[in-house]
Formats: sequence, structure tokens, C-alpha cells
Amino acid sequence: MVPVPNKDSSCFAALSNQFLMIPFCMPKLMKIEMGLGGGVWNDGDKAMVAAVLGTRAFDYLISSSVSSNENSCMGIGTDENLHNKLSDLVEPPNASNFSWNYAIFWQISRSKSGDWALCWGDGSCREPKEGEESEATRNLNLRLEDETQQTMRKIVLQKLHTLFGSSDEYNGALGLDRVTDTEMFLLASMYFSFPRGEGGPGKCFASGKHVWLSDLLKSGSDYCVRSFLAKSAGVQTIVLVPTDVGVVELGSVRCVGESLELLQSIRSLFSTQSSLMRSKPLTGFPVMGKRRDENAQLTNLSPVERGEGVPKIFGQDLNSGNSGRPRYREKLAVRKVEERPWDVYSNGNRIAFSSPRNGIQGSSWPHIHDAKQGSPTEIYASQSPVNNIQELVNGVRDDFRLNHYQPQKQVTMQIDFSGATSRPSVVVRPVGADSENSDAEAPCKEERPGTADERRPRKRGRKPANGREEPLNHVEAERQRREKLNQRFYALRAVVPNISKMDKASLLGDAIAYINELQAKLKVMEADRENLGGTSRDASALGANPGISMENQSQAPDVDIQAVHDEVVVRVSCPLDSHPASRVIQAFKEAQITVLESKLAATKDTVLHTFVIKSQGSEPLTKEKLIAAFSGESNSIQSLSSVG
Amino acid sequence: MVPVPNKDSSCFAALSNQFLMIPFCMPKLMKIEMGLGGGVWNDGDKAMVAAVLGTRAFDYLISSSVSSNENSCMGIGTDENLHNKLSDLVEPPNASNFSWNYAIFWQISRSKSGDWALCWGDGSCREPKEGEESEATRNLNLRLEDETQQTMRKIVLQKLHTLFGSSDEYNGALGLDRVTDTEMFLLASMYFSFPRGEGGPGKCFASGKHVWLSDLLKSGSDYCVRSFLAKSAGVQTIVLVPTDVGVVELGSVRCVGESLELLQSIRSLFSTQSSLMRSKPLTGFPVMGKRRDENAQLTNLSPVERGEGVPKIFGQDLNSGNSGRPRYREKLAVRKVEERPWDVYSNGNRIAFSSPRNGIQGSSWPHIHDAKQGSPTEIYASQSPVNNIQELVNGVRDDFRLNHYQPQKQVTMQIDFSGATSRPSVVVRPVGADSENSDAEAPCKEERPGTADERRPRKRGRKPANGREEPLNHVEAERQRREKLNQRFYALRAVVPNISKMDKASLLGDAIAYINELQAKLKVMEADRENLGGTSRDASALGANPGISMENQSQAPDVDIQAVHDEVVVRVSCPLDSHPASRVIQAFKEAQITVLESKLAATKDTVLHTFVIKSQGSEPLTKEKLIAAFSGESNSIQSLSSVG
DNA sequence: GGGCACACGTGATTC
DNA sequence: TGAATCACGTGTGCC
Repeated sequence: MVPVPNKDSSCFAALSNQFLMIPFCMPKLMKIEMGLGGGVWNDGDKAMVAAVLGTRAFDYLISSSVSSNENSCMGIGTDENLHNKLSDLVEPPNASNFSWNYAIFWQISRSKSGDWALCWGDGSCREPKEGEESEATRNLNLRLEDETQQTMRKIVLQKLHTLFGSSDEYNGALGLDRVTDTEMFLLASMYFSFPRGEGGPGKCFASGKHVWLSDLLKSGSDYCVRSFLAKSAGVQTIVLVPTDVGVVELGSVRCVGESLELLQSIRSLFSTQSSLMRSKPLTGFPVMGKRRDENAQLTNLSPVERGEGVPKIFGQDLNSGNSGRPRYREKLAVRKVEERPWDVYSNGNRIAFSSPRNGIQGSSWPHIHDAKQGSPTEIYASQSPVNNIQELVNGVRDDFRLNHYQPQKQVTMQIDFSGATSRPSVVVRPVGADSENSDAEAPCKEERPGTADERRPRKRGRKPANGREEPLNHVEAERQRREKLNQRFYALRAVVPNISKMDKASLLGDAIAYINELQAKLKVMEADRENLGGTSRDASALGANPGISMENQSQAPDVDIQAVHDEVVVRVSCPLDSHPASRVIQAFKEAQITVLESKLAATKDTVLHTFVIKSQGSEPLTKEKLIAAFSGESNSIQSLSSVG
Repeated sequence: MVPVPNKDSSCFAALSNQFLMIPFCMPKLMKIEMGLGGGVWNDGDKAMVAAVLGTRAFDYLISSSVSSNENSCMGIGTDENLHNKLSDLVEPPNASNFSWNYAIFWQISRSKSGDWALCWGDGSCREPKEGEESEATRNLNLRLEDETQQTMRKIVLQKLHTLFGSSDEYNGALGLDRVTDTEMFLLASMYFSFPRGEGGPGKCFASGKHVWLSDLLKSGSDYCVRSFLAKSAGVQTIVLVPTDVGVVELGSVRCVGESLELLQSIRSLFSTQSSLMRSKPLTGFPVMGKRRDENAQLTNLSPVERGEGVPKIFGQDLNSGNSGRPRYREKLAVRKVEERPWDVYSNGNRIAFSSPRNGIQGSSWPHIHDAKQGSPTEIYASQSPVNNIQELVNGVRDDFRLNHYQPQKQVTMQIDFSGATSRPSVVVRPVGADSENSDAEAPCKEERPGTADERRPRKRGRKPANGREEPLNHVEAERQRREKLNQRFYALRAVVPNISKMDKASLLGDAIAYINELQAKLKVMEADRENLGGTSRDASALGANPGISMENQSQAPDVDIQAVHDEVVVRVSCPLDSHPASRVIQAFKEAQITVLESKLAATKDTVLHTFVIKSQGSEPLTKEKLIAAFSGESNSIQSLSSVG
């Protein structure tokens, strides 16, 4: 039932055509270059890409497009096995089941600088089931009108493919009817790679420690330059597991507590030991099975996440038209290596793309790992990942040199891109930090004056008053300043909705208007809130820190102290709606539940409210009633454990 | 009781001195030039002015400083009468009374282009009484720390006076102890003038139709370039009434429904028919009296606004130290024309300033209207305002030409100002519209290349590759583009709080962060609101652009349910730092206080936490210790009532 | 061709 | 003093 692109190439042409016809309502200034080459990015394109991917991701891609596109990845097998592992991790869950919403394998590779880098290995994702996301997630993507967003996503994917992809065909994603949030995340992630310490995977692999973020949305943690995309997809939990050959990244729209067993199983399954079993049959893949077997040990997972899994049959989602979201594919698998780039899997639901950003033409890529660099199992034999990598790097350097011949097209693409507004010699992105204090160094700077200066088009601006040496540095500094400013502009464009025109002045004007609008709305809401909340002392809470943004402490509770004998009674009153337990409390009220006792305990960083309750009515209080009462009010109450 | 500047000039010097001593905490980059001349505006000054006045107002002033400072205003009399009329409109109300918070008369004048323009005629204002403003209003001006805001206001007023004022003395407002919101609005409004169709008054007069805005804060309507200032003053209702000689502007912090009778009475009272009665005694002025008499007909006014007025005695507020706000003057009257600019009225509370922006030195100005242009009553005799204006313009053109000699000082001021960052030849402000489609024309452009080009400092940038003629226009266009961009930057600086550094990149970064912060907060509030009240539909006001930022529900608490016999234990755990009582709890911990009992009770919309505590140590728990513990952790705990 | 927006190299300024 | 920011005039691409 899910529309699937036909593998017939003529059909792809038709799809591309259809894509071109999609009404695209953007300001006139934003010219979309849809020609076959399509490598030219104007500012509008940049802004759109930044808006879709998030600015940090955009910055990252742009800057790394020069410095790291020579990365060459090596696979850990024909990867049917890897692919199936990932795919099984995201098998659509049943009612009481749990599975991840996406799974990515970041594969170790070697960057030009000699150090390692992680690049796209393989990935799989599925859309969240109805009700799986929290309301926080569900509200996320109302920002843009759907059609516009879809169009932008497709254009961005096409741009990415044109810039970073390895073939001049369109990205297969264009054949998709829709690009869902999760798919967008996956399809965009393909174009990323992470050197040592950069981004979530790069840090994870460098440290050798896993990362388990269970509240991405609310914690605001910035696990990766792709955080924006992840958040846009509503991902709440992100797990990064380093193995000896790369990093496994898992994501879920749910809040999933950390599970050491899962970590262990992932670590072993995606290391080279496990990749020895690449001839394993597809069905009954043990990743989830193992988790099922060890159910009792997944202590931190709530019963829902713990997942009493039903036996999964690979590809069973092929014809599953009975999904809660019939409009979308349930699952999307993105392969790294594909002999026939536009092939469609026999199960009909998989769409595979050749790996981007390797600087190697698609068909030549899959054969890298077979003869020249030896069997990956040999290379990855030792225990320590880092040591392995060093071995790897040292051992295959010459082989990679062989493959290092950049096709001319790759260079051309760089030039095309830079010709739009700026040259490729942008600052290497200060990933992770605020870029305020770290954007001075430009590691790729030193090589441009000699080699790239004359081949750069440099059509804009005055002709160089050549001959000086001191001003040259000055020129470079000024260039970087401009580039930084422009990055900020793109970033601003990304956060300001309804930008009237694409030029800077209008952008600033819109941003100002938007800020004023937001401020006004906040004021109004605050006033409203104050009206209905009786205490309303928080107006004065602002006195100390004038930082406009009211709404600091949305609760500035009243504190009342009374001494009774040698004890003191402290009363803290606050508006109900800002209280963490408000949903439960309100559910109690609505269900006419009597609270016999209410206690509060606090650990180092957690507050635990305990309510002993009794039903008001005659019928006994059942777990189901409670769950209904809670979830009727909100379904963000994640873990309703069984009544003992 | 209100400190009033002494008219002794030595005292003014002392005041200026004191003014210089006011601690002013602005970023270092923001140099404040406080020299006596003070005409140089650097970017920091501009940013500050824009921050205080609002960006549109700032833009407007800057651009019109060149094109319209040749406006020459003509009074409609010695204006003791006019002044009293306005003053009576803002007589401090009694408990059940109503009066406006400010009243301005915008006086018709003739601009250089031959068309008319409205410029400051006279004005009067009073501070809102306690409880008069809504809470929306009350929260408004907590934005900046009070001292900083006061300092900025005074500096801005001084800057305005230096730039636009007619004498090189300091603005008398500097003698005020404090500049309240309303006063700031009035004092800044003095420097505005409105050509045909520009700003609220200009539009109002051009159309001949009155304007009655009764919810300025909520509707976000932009009645004038001074909207920001008006909103800052908490003004909710603004009324513009065209008469045949100008526009009367009234404002109130209340929401006042439209009253045809009031409109009518204003219209007649401030037209020339009424200005014939300029010898009328001061007391018992009939404006408000008429309204009192026609109470029953003010149908749209709520009983409070309808105002069962008590008889007012002009000047009665002179010694009224029993106001709800003893710190402020209750009333401030700003005259346009003053023979002795720094004179203080006999009632002690009025401070008068000479009219700014006329391009005519103070002492010469008041005599314009007496002999040369004839009596205003003659000129304004006919009925239609527009016809009158045409007569006026035609009839007195030569007289105005006589006065058109710009004193050299005026020119010097322009140069000083432009010398800071840009030249005065900015685009004539596209007031009222979004400026996006109307900022192409630069009416004052044609006269500068010839006259101003060589006297302009032009220290920056390359030396002109002179000799061409075509690029000169291009240069000019580019200049204007830059200027526009910079205006936007100033504007952005004005709306973004906590700007870390003053450079553009940091500004943009801060703006982006701020937008994200605002979006997040709105999201949180929206989510909260949606959770608690089914009624609130205004969350959907944002529906179109819900904004990106994640950060929904800062609480997604874990809920655990366990049945024990017929009771059920519900546990809600949540992070401590998002808990309303977190500060108290943390204070307990740090003070090693034992919590004997902790209860939670909830009313309809409030949660009350009760802690019975005991000190761990030997010494008894005192209220002081508790308060110290609480406030040591945070000073946002405002109300620590006494231990009973 | 003019209008417009942008990026560029450069000189000045500031710290 | 060197680094950073800025404004300027200019060249250029795109309506």
C-alpha cells in the first residue's frame, strides 16, 4: 500500500519529473536550480538547507565538504548482515513491543589527515506508531506547512545528493511520496561523517564510552550536530554504542532508560566478532531475540520498552497495509553500499542509496574492501578499537591512496558550490562549542593560497591587488569574518519563520518582528496565567535578573514559614500547572480518587512523590482505571507498571 | 515632594555632573560620549537609543533627522489654553474617575517639500495610579534593571535633545529624578514629526478619520512608529482625533471603549473654533466636564472608565504627596513653546522644554507665529482641514523660506552624527509600512553629492576612485543598503536582551539563541496551558508557526503504580531542578535540615507543599537561618513571611 | 540598462 | 602589536 518507486529507470525519470512539478512556494529570490548538474547553491538554497537540517548540521556539512570529503570508508562485509541487524532493531513493534525508531551504523574510515573518521555505514528507520510519540513529539512538525516542508526536504536531499553524492543521478529519496521526519533524519544523516571527537559518534568512538540520552527533547542536550534533525523527528532517546569497527546509533521517540544488557548486546553484535556470522540467515536475527531472552535483566526498561517481542519475520512489513499510518512506509532502510544504486529490495519496502561523500563513484565503491585491504575480519581482529584503527590506517594507507584519485567531478562540484556565494575554504566547523571562541583556526587555510587560489573562480569583488603579503592575511581574516556572519544569517533564517524575502535586511526585519511577536505572546500568556493562578508572586521574581525573558522560573513559589514549637513548617505553594505531578494530581481529581497520603522524597537530583490513594467510588481501583485516568489527561506518562 | 530641577543654571551643571556619575553598565564596546557637545553618536549610542525608543522610532528619527528637520511648526496660540486643555485631559483621576494618561497635541506645520506635517505641539501626562494598569502592563517594564533603564533613558533623552533640540543646553528631563514610562513616552515623542500619511498622527490627519485603538498591547497593532514606546509605557488605549489644526492623541493604560461623544468634544475643543477661547480661565475646563455631563451617553465605556469625576482644580496635584506612587511626579506637562526654556511652572510640577527639531534656535522660535504668518485664527478659519492646510502652505511659503536658513549649528550636528557611522543621507524612512517595498526612494539623495560630499569626513574605506559618474550612483545605493542593514542591526540589538558582545556576529548569535529561548518558553507555556485548561484556545494563535524549538514539557515524569491491598501507591519521580520546590528542598539539604514530614495538597489550581522540618544541628532552627538558607540558594524566593 | 543585492579587498580604527 | 571589527567603494550576477 505504500507507494514504492519502481526500479525501472524510466520510472525514476518520471519521478524526478514529478518532483520538479511540485509546487514550490518560496520567495522569488530563492532560485531553485533544478538542472541536472544542480551543484550551484545560492543563498536561498543554503538558507533552505540550513532550515531543514538545522544550522549546525548545515555548517558542519559545508565546512566538512572540503576538509573531509576525501574520507574513504571501508565496509565490514557485504553488509547484508549489517543491514539486517540494523533493520531488525527497528522492526515495527507490536502493541506491547518495543523497537527503535532508527538505527545507524557509523563505520570507521580513514580521513585524509591520517586520523580516523566515522562515515555512514548503513541505516534503517521506521515511523513511530500512532501514539508512540509523546505529544511533545507530535506537535513538533507543525511548524511548516506540510507541502512546503515536503518540498523543501526533497530539494534539500537532492542538493545534498548533488553536492555530496557520488553519482549524478537524483537521490532515490526523490522517488518517495513523502519524506517523513524520521526518514529525513536518516536520509540526511547519510551525508555526515565524523572525525575524531566531532559530533556524537566521533566523540563516542574516541572515548570508547557509550552515550545514552533518554530525554533529548527536554534536556536540550546537543549530542551531535544532527541534534536539530533528531529533535525534528521527535527523537527522545539516543544511544551511541562504540564497537571496534564503528558506532551504532539508535534512536527512539520514547524515553527509554539505559539498559546495560542492550548496550552489551549491541556492542558484541556490531563488532567484528559478530560480523563473522555474516552468513547467518536473515530471519530470527538474534539482536532482538537476545533482548527478549534477557528480559528480566533489562532492569531499567519499563515493561513497555522491555518488549515482550513476538517472533519477527524479516520483511513482514512488506505488505502491512494495516499500519496506524497508512500514508507512510513503515520502514525505510538506507544502505551504504549498493551494487545497483537504484535497486529495490525484494521485499519492496527498502530503498537503497549509494553511499555519499566518498568521492568514489558508486559502482567502484563496493569492491574496495574485498581484495586490496584484505578481509575486514583480519583487520579488526584485535580488541581495542583504537588500536585497530591505527592498524587499519597504517595498513591500508597506500591502498587508499590508490583510491584517492578524486574524480574530476568531485572537484567540479566543490567549485560549483563555492562559486555560489563563498569559497569552500570556510572555517572548519567548530563542532560542539558555540563557535565563538573556537572559530579562529582554519585548518584548511594553509593549502589554499598555494593550490586553490588560482583555480577558484573568484568572479565577485575586486581583482586582487596582488603583490602584498601582509594584506593577504588580512584578507583571509576578513573572509572568515564574513563567512561567520553569513553562517549566522543562515542560522537566523532557520529559526525565524515566515521570512518575507530572502535578503538580509528583510531577514533582520522579520527576525525583529518575530522576536517582538514572541515577546508579546509570552507577555500575554504570562498575564493570562497570572490571572488564573491565585498566587501570582512571580511578577516580582524578575526583579533580580532583568533578562527580558520573563518566564524564568515559571514557578516562583510562595514560601511561608511558621514555627511550631521546635519544629518549623514550611509551606511552598505553586501553580498546579507547572508542577511535575500536575497530571497525576489532576487525574486524581477527575477520577474522584482520594489521596490518603502524599509524601515527597528527594535524592540528589530527583524528587519522588508518593501518593497513597483510594477510589472514591464503590468499585475498586484498578490499574486500568488509573492508566486511563492518567493517559486520558496525557500520554506522556510513559511507564505505567503493572499493579503488583 | 517631587524633586524638581532648579532653574538656576549652576544647578544644571551639577545635575549634569551627577548624571555623569550614574553607574552605567553597558558592554565595553559601547562608548558613551558624554561630552558637553555630545553630538557624536557611535554605534553603541545608536543601539541604546534604539533600545529605549524602539527600533522603528529610532529609524524614523534618524531618517527624518535629515529630511524633515526643516519642518517649521506654527502654534495655535500662546497655548496656555491648549496646554490647559491637554492638562485637564490627564488630571489625575480619583478612585472612581477616569482620565487619560497622556494627551498630546500634534500641530500642523509645513514641511520643506511643501506638504504639511504634524509636529509636536504640546503634551501632558501622568503616571498611572496604583492598580490602574492591568497586570499585562505592570509586567512590562521589568525588562531592564531599573537603574540601567533610568540611565539609558536619560542618556537617550540627552542625545535626542542634542541632536534634535534647539539649544545646546541639556534637556531639562535630565533634572528629573526618574523618568517614568509615561514620561519617557512623552519626552521622546517631542522629537517626532509626521508628514502626510506617516505614523499614526500623519495617517489620522491625512484621512480625517479618528483612530481608536483599545487594545494596543494585545492586538499588537502598530499605530505609529512610537508604538514601542507606547507599549513600553503600558498604554492600551490610544485615540487619535483629527482637528482642523492638528491631531489630538490620547492614551490610557486601560482598555477604553470608543466613545463618539468624547471624539466629538475633543474635535471641537481642539479646533480653531475652540482655540478662539484662548482667554478662557484655567479652571473648570469643560473637556472632562462635558464628558461628565454626558456620562450616560458614553455607552462603550465601562463604569470605571465612565468616571464619575470629581471637580478638578488645576494644579491640585502640586502638593499631592499622598499618591499611590509617591516616588513619581503625578503629572508631567511638556510644552512646545517656551520663552524661558528651563522655566519651571508656578505649580512646581511642570517642566517645560523648548520644542525640538525645528531647526531654529530656541529663542527665535516662539516668535514665528506672531507677526509673519498672521494670526492662526485667520488662517484656520475655513472648515475643511485639508483646504486649510493648502491655504496655509500657499500663504506662508515665503515666510517659511525666510526662516529656512539653517543655523550652522544644525548642520554641524548633522555632520557630527553622521560622522559616527554613517552619513545623514539615509533613506527617508518608509514609515507605517513594512519598509520593504517603499524604501527605494531617497528624496534627500540628490542634494548631497554636490554639497555634502566634500565636507563629509569619510575616513573609512578606500579613497574614492573618482572620475566616474555611473558608479557614483551605485556607491550611493550601496551606502543606503548598508545603512538599512545597519538600522536593522540596531533594531535587533534593541529587541534582544543580554547581548554578549556588540559585534554583529555575536548579536546574530544572541538573537538566534534568544529566539530559540522564546520559542521554547512559548512551547512550554502552551503545553502547560493545554494540559490544564480546555478553554484556552489562544494557544492556537501561534498555530501557524509553532516554532522549532523542542523543549516541550520540561516535566515528563515517570509514574509508577503499585497496588497494596485496596490501596494503590502512585509514585511520580521527576528531576529536582524542574520541581517548584526545588530551591526549598535543596536548601534543606544544604542546611542539613531534617524533613520530618512532607505533604502535598492541591486545590483547584495550586499545589501546596508542606514540610515539617527540624534542624540537624544543635542550635535551634530560626526563621533567619531558614531565610538565609533559602535566599542563599536563590533570591527568587520573594515572600518569606514571618515565623508565626 | 538600470535596480538591486551580494561579496570582495582594503583602509581605518580600536583594544 | 596583532587581531578583530567595521565601513567603504567596487565588481558582478541576476532580475
